[in-house]
Amino acid sequence: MRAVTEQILDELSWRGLIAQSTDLEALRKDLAAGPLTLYCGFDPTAESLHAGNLLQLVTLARFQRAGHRPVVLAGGATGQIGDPREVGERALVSPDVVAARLEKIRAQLEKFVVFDDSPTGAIAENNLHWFDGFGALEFLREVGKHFSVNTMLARETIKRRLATDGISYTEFSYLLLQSYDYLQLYRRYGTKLQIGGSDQWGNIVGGVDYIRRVEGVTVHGLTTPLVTDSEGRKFGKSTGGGSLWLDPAMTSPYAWFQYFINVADADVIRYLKLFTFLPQEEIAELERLTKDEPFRRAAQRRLAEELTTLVHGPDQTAQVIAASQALFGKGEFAALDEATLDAVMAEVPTGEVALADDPTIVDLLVVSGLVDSKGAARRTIREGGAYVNNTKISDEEWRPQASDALHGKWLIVRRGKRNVAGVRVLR
RNA sequence: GGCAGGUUACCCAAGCGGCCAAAGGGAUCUGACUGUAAAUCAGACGGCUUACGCCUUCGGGGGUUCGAAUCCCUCACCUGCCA
Repeated sequence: MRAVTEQILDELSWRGLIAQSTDLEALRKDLAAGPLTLYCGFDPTAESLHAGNLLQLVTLARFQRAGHRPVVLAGGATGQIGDPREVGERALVSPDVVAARLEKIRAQLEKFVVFDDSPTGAIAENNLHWFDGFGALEFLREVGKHFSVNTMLARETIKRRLATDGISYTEFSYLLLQSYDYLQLYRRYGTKLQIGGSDQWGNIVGGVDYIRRVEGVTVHGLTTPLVTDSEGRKFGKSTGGGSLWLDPAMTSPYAWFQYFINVADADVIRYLKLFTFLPQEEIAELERLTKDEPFRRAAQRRLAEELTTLVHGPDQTAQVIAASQALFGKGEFAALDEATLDAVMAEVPTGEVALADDPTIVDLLVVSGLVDSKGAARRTIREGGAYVNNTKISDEEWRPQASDALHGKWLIVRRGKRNVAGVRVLR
């Protein structure tokens, strides 16, 4: 048991999950001493968490599996202030909106760790809990007094802001709020480790120093690396540029699955280590398969399956796998039985047309959402990237007939190699 | 507060009265090659239109002109120098 609890650091290390840390050996000792309480905070900056947040949630889960106790902290208060970015002051978001967002992401936050009565049972907190009603005078005396502006000014983000857009006092204060969070969690639950992305390093160290000053105790901090793909792009940005959201209403499980099935060979093994719970030997085997028979995309498939199951559950995963197989497998669309076809269409974006309106391929592409305009649709056709039911359409005037509709109701429209949508035929 | 410079399409960035829907690069998209990969090569890349063409866009507003992203006035914001 004891061995397990401290080996978590070795596991994080081989997975490539440790970017920066305070004293690792001291942390190792505390971990060995028994269940350690650790936390990570999440500000409600949108209506859903995104793929980037996943790394932190999964890391909390790894600690829990290793016999420690995770605290998931929702930033009901900090979300109203805004962590300073490299460039540009954030617009203030009203408390109502922050509360509404928090309501939406709460389920996502609480989904990756296990809440039970055991010593490792997770805890959910909200920093509004201690900031609500915390007076300005009290804040300045209890918190502000322990922070040196000189030190704060030396931080990279702050320096950059001072050199460019400037920064408001409000955002400048963010560090103090996050540091106070750590203190509160230390006092309430004995929390002795905070984890976060490497961009959180300054905030985490701020809390560690603060706790040392007021409590005379050394607590720990650990950050995960910023995940980028082999092109240097931030992980979790879909190819279109939008984020990959955890909320299935914002990013469909099918789109989520497709993102991971398309991950480049150069990235896939690293992602498996970072985001999945697969053991070392299994990942090594997938690495060998990627090298020896890359065309089978075994690692990509496994990554997509694991992450879709993690976020959307096994049932959804089975459905998107079936849908992906139907759309990208060798089989003829016409051979799909009605139930399968309906299930596939439920996963992909869809639109609808009435044959009475005499729609052309251009209309199909537009209505399916595969292109933004008729001009773009014509372009796609000219470029040879338009397909209906797996048949290339090169005539802009092509019109679907009633007989083209699969099971009398669906046309499968495709743009390029992998953008598929369904169009329901009304008559 | 004074002086100087800046604000261009998703991002960076040219343009400095008509030849500007606006150079170039990046991003993105499509095609070829492959493996629903990468690299490479080619093409596309404001909207409507089969097309001639039409419409909207160069920080906001208002002018000058046959004609403005380009000139003038004004407002906003940013940068630098000086107080």
